[in-house]
Amino acid sequence: MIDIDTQSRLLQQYPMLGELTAAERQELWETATVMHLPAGTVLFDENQPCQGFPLLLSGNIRVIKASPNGRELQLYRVMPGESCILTSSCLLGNTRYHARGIAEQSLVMVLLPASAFHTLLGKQQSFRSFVFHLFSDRLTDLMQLVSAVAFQKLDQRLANLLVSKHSPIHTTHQALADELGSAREIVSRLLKGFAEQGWVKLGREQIDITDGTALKRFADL
Amino acid sequence: MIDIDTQSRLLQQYPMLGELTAAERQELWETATVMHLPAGTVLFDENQPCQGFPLLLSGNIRVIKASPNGRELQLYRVMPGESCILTSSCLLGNTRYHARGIAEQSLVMVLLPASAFHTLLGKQQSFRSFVFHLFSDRLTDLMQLVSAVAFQKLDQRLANLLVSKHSPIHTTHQALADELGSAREIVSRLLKGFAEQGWVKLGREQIDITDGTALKRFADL
DNA sequence: TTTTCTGTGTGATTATTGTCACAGACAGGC
DNA sequence: GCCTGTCTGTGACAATAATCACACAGAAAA
Repeated sequence: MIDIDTQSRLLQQYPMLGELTAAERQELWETATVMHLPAGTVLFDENQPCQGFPLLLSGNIRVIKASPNGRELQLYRVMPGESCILTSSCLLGNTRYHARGIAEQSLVMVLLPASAFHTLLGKQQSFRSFVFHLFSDRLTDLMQLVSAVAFQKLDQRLANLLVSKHSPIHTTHQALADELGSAREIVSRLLKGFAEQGWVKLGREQIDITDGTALKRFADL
Repeated sequence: MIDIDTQSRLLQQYPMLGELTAAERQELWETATVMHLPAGTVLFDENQPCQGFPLLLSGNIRVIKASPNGRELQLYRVMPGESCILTSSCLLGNTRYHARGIAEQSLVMVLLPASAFHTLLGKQQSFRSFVFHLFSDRLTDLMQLVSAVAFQKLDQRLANLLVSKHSPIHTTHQALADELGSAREIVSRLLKGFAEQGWVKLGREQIDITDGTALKRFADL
């Protein structure tokens, strides 16, 4: 049972729930469960079956592929107001997960059981459209990612990653490497190069972008 | 207007159309158009807007990403009975294409106008489920692809590609390279290696797999 | 038959990335 | 302070793949 406060947060983050009838909404509040999970929790992993459809209220989820030799590559991030399309995919195709989902910060999320998900999809135009858009956006992201991994050099991908974040970037080189699917040393070296160009200033767990324009220009050279 | 013969082929390849009412089906026959296209036709390209939803009757479509320096990488193939999910994505998100689609063999396809696509999606549970599954499958494919490109060596990917085809493989090294996103010379060299292991026998525009088991074992090492 | 074109084999060279092995730097707890 | 663990810098080296530059073979066209 979802408490009143969470209900209103849900409606705020997921406006399409507002279009349900009062009865439908009531049922939703009763079948769904709120979950609080600490950062680092593995929400799902390869080959696991699927429990339900998550609606994220706060925190975010990193969806990654892990390689046998310990490297990893981030496929995408799920932010509040979105949902994990992989899960939809599993629920719809009755398949298992093909990636790993990890809580980057501590999470608050509401889990819809599979049955509720299917009901909503059948009945609610707005919910359907939400899921379709989710699919559509992720597909686009993934295609961009494939093309980046296949054709771009790491320095450009790193530059891109940096400009996509807000300037005092608070992270470790290892985390960046994991996001790019590369190794820490390489990222360190490339960052040093950027610093020598005067594009960034490096500190412990911090990167300041000092010349975003140049960095951007280099990124989509 | 779709002729009787094409109608029956459509119903055979896309069973979910059988669940439409007679009137709905009639409208579909009237708004859709049949297209015959020669091999090599570029059906769509990056940044183009979307015309309609294709139902493929024969031939198949290669969906690729092209790199600035002339290399390309195949994202997936659309076979008869499937449809191009990229197009759905464009229609749903009102965005533009993010890849190129090329007719591999000559095509016969039926093009649903965008409006018909949306109507069907709203009304027909079975059509909706068809599209959802399409999304779901492609998403899975793409995630596999990303992980292969990021983590696997080319020799393994090539081996995988070979075992996925039927044995007297009739193709050029260049075509294989394009499918993998690599260069022709590399493929030639790797194939030579496979031949020396006794896994394949090479000929002009032909590759015979002589030891599929070994090849498979090597592929998912 | 010659010529031309396409597909293939191959060596040499370079570029990029990954791996290994440390050393030093900094932060936080004791 | 001092110790410990995490984060970063860096050099040497290996491995993989890309690029360039051809030679050559077989098929198709003239």
